[in-house]
Amino acid sequence: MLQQRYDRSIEEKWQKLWEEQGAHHFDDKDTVRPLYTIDTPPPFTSGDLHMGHVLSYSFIDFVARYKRMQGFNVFYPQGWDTQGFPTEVKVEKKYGRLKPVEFRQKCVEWTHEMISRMKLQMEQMGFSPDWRHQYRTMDPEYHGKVQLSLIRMYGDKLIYRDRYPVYWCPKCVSAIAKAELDDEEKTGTLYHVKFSGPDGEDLIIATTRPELMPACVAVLFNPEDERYTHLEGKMVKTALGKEVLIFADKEVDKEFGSGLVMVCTFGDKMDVVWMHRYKLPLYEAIDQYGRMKNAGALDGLKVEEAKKKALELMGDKVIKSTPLKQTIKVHDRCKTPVELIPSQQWFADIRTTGKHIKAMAEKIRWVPDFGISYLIDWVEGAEWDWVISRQRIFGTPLPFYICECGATAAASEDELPFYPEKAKGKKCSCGKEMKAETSTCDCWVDSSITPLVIAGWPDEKKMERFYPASLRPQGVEIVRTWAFYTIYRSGVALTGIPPFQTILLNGNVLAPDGKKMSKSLGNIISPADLLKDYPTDSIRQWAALSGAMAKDRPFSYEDIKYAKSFLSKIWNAARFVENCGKPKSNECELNMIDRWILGRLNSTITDCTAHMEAFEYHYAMSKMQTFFWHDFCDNYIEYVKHRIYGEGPTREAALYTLNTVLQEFLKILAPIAPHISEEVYAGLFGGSVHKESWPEPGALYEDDVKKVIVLNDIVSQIRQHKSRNKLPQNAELEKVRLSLPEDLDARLINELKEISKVKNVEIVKGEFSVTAE
RNA sequence: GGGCCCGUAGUCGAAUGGUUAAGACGUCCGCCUCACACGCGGGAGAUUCGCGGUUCGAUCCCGCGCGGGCCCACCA
Repeated sequence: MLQQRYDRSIEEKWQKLWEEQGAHHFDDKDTVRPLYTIDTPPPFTSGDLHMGHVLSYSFIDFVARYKRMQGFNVFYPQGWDTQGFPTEVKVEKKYGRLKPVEFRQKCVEWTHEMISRMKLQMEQMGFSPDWRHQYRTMDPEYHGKVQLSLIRMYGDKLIYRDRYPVYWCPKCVSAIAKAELDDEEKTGTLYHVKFSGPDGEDLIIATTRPELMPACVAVLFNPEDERYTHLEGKMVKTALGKEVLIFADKEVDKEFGSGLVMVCTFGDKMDVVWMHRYKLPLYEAIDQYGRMKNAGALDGLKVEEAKKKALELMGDKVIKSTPLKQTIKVHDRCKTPVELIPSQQWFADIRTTGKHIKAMAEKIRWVPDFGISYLIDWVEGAEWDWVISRQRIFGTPLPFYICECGATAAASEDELPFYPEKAKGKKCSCGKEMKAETSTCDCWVDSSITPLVIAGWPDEKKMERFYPASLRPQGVEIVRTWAFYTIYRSGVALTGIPPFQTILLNGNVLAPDGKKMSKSLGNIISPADLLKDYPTDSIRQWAALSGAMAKDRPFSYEDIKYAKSFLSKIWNAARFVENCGKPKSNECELNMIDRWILGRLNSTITDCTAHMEAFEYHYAMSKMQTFFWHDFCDNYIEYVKHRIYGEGPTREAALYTLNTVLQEFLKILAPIAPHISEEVYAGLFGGSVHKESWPEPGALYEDDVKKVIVLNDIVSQIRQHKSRNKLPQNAELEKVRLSLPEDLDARLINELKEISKVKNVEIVKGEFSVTAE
């Protein structure tokens, strides 16, 4: 017997049982069923699942459960993206500064704790990965694979070491990541400085950083700026007398200042772009303590002092200064303005491989199809190679050696996983002992080989079976990173085969007000809070209703409330069917109304199958809701009550139909609402609904469907009449006169009498109308 | 500034080159009808953002404009 109400205790019961039974285990030995592999996104191990996770992992779970019912052997692993700056911050806050090895150990401990918290939350959502197949990017085994991939790419000359500007905090004397930057609005000063042109004419340059004058390596103007086009390719003199080239670049703003820009290597990010674009000489002017160098008289001065001194030195060449609102980047913790300073970093070549990445992306099925445009734009706009090194501690060590002479070498494969403190060492060709690199990898280096890692790379036999993955589900906002880097590394660089066949893009969950959820706005909705009021299956339905398109959607309490009432509806309908009992045999004579609902069931199955195949959960869910709630509950169940309460063969047919519709419906509902469907299925029909095959639609009974739709209209009119006359719906009517354009099947007239409690029905030919007395 | 997405009752959202433009939430009226009041039945509520164009006919296709969102870049 089903209990009175559906609640979370039922869901918890099944979650526990599934876990105990290993219900979602991948069957490694089964080579008969076709394989379906999912390259699940490894969430960053923050410890908390947010609504974005719930949305995207729900989609993944719908796919997995659907494919299992479709007869696939589904390989659904779960990874964890563990290494990152936020963890370092938290661990440092808790333990203070520690030696690297110890610090890393604490980060690992911390992360394990976060993983167990997140795993619990994922289980509460009813997600069904095979928990025996987990990977963590911080595991030595994972490190080894990342490092092997880098060694191979280094061997193919796709990875190299070069000078590169990094954001640097002079106060903390440390490189900092982009994520650690804050923007600060500030009113600075724009200085207008006289340079001299090739013929000695005055050229006015506007700059906020006069102290970088010694580092000026070029002057640029817009190619459409007729004031300057005659200067193209000539030499000009800076205010401090240095000779530099002047030429055109389309990104110069004609309207700003005088339309001339001085390029100093490392003045700001745009300077770096220009430096790369035109291979301008690199000129270092600021050291790691924020003091000037290679700047003549300014040497040794701090930036602010140097600015004063420089202005002094240029004297009357500074013709005016105007206030300027600017946004400067500061280190988030100490609020010190950051500098870009050059340092040795590791790069992966994405410029010469860009066209291959694009070509490979085109071989993948993108859902929705416009998703690929994010990747193409990115490839086409790439300014310079991917900087893969970070000066962090909790990260995968780069498996390389460097020599004082500037030479580099890869670690050998037999010393993987490679850790600098345990490195075997290497002799350089110059004779000196090389040092192990201590930098770590950008986290995208770790996550861009997930399809390889789940496929058992580099084991060729496993790769043959598991690579490429069938599906890569991910957020649309990380096409430029995760999808791009994965296609590049796993695909172009390491295997030559696209890493997945289909990529499914989901959008983000916004707050109900349409804004981004954020702590500062206080509009965050957490899955844990929702679980207090809503069963898991209603949260999953909300996800389904939010659509699979790469589209952001506000969180909707309306949807989730509706989903919750739908669960009650299913539950109560199931209790009704349970009370009615089962037919004595499946051989029974169906009437038109039975065939109508069976036909509707079958077309719903057909539609839902197509929608599930196309990842259109929104459509699948609404079709199910309309069919079950309105056709089955509001109409069919009401129509057959008189038969159920009576006796005879017509009762048998109704029982057969009620049970069949419910049973088949539970199957199509199962991927989205796995708990309620399991409970009802087990209780009424026995066995697990998740082990059933996805239903094949039977006959559509189109003729009967058409005829019964007329009946529906008539019933509705009679309900209206009762409603208008303030009668209860079960009130008896003496007589109803129907005016119909076509004859009504005699069998339906009798049904109508029972359904609407009408004693006499009179039919006349004419336009559709219903009059009751 | 570049790319992409979007604009439909109070709100969220389907659909369609052709009768009356789904559905949900909210609202209003009625009904405790033996699965469900967490429910049932019914009603009201839309110039389909604006302006042009293509067409016999546009909410849909095209152009422009206005408004919103996402990603990226920039602020010398």
